[in-house]
Amino acid sequence: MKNITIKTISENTQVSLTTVSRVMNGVAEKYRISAKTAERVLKEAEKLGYIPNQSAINLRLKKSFSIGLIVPSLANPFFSTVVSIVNKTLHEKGYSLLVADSNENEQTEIDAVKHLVSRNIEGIIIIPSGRKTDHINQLIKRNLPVVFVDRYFKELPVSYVSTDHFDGAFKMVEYLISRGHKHIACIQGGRHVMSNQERVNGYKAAISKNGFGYEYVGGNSFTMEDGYLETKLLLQQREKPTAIFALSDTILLGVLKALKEDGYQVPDDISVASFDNSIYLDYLACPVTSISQPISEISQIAIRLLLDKVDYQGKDGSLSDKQEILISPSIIHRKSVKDIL
Amino acid sequence: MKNITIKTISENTQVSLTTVSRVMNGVAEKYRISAKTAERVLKEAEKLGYIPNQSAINLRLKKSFSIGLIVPSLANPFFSTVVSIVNKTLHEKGYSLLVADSNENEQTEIDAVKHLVSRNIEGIIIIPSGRKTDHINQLIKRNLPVVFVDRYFKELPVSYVSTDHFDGAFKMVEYLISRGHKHIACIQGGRHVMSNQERVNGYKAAISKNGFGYEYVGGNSFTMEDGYLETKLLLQQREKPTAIFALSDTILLGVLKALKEDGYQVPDDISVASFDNSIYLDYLACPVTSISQPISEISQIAIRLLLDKVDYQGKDGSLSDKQEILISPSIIHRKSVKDIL
DNA sequence: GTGAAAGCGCTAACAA
DNA sequence: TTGTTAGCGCTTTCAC
Repeated sequence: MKNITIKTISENTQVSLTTVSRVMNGVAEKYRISAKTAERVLKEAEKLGYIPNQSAINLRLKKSFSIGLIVPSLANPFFSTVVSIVNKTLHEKGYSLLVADSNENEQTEIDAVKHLVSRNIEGIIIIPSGRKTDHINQLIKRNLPVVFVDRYFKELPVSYVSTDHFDGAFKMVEYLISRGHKHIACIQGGRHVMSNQERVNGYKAAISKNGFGYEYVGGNSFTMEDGYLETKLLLQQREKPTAIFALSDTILLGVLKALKEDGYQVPDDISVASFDNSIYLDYLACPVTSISQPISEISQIAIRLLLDKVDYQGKDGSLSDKQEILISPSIIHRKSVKDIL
Repeated sequence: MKNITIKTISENTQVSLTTVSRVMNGVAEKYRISAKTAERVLKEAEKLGYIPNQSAINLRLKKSFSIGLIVPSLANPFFSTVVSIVNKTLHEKGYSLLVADSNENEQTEIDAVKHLVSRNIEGIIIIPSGRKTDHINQLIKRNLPVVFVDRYFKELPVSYVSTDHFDGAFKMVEYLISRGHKHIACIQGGRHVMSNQERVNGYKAAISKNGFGYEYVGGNSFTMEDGYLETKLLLQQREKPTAIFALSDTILLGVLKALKEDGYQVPDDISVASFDNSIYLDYLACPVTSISQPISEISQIAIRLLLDKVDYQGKDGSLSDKQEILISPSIIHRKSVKDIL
């Protein structure tokens, strides 16, 4: 079976390629193509089930009307929510989305960037996984609009939108302290991950501001398994915490599992708090107090910033100014923090 | 800034386009291109940061090495898990994935199909949202390999892989009955959704097999909101159920919320069961007994089936046989079902 | 109102 | 061992 192209339509209708193209692009009027001709073309296209070949269009126009998005893990509900929102928002604006999963791996991310660039994307949103920036610099050199979301590199000339991770963690620890907790442990995610580091810094800053001696940071991955293992480890320590701060909800589930196994009741035996505010926190054995990330706002702003650049770029070839947007998250209070004043 | 193409490299190195192309494709040896030439080309490509233009390659080769995947909602953890697994598996096999979110809407799905086809995908995995099959038939006519996952149309000549929804629901209701429940209500998802209908049928079959008079099916969307509303409604009924079967975990969360608000304890006042077995079920106030969907197996088999077709198709232009694969899910027992014998 | 022809970046048949 | 050239499907300039 031969491919159906505008040539097929052209032959079947005895109308030139140019005219078919114009009709299909809805600019028939502009070129004052007779209604009769237009009609004939449209009918034939319909009959044949013609679908334009995007590759050809991209090649010709050097435009693909698509945006790339690189997330560290599609399996993580936080990121898949980002994907969902970005996809929907872009779709409304007539762009399509190419998603890539970097699997929290720098090299995979670098490959993903290449892959997306080779597909002629107009811009790219990245939640970076590592510390390398060479591939980002390549993008800048290519004049390809980039925006970071959730994680970022302050030193690069690249706009970013993110939860203020430091502030979120800081607030939570201050809150814990205000409830009388002096021994607060924290289970972190990937140590090299920027958002994680900021949260840990926020944790430490609050501890030290209040002049406490106890500080404990365990863990190294945003997974349930790691949360579980690290909590088991933590519970072996001589000096036990009165509260555990899980730096993500995935970690939290592991923490809860370990606590349950070892017979700890939340919040009676130990208090718990988390970062992410997933929808199911309300329904847990003990509903967990958590930092709510403004995920939808962040995603929307990122797109706004990116598309601004995409449009602006057309005009004079340079990028618009770097924007640094940090959104302060708030605490959603539930029942997992015990008052021990 | 001009685009970097093989032509740029060709000019800079005084080597023909063909040779550059061959070197870049790693077939230098086959054409016995001198190591010196190859080296020079490679170096220049590296220096320039050359990235091949996929649109041009697609156009030329009529191959894109990419597969489309249409899911009803990226925001639903079940589907985003499918995306995650499919993405990873395809990536390993050298294919890239184009994801589309149909938003549980038939027309959006039809648009998505067009969109994917226009991007020259080699095959497509669909979790269909509606009952229309015209767009699917178009795909068949185009000889484009299609596989259904999770939901399917028995009457179409299209392979499918899915949880045996009927069997899953049937098993669960039989189990509930075996624990002494005679009044079992069910909150369903989208009524027009095939997987949902199968589950409802399974529910009804088990009820009628046991000759009970009570049957209640409420709801019409796989969302927490709907689960919540429908449970509120259900609790208004004169005849109260002793057990509620939520046909998805999203629905379940709504059910639990309503139950909690109205002061019902699970499982003491009322038993609960669900479909999906999400990771967090273990940590709920009362861990919920649920049907575990073999999501990873399903995804992998689907890819296997699809790629078989993709390869096979090259050989003689027709599709390989239709496969109908239903996997029986199992019950994961937790504590939400009370024995009322 | 319509059409011819060039060219986007790439590959491959054919030539040398 | 390397190069010439046609052509994938489309848009657009220029021409009539």
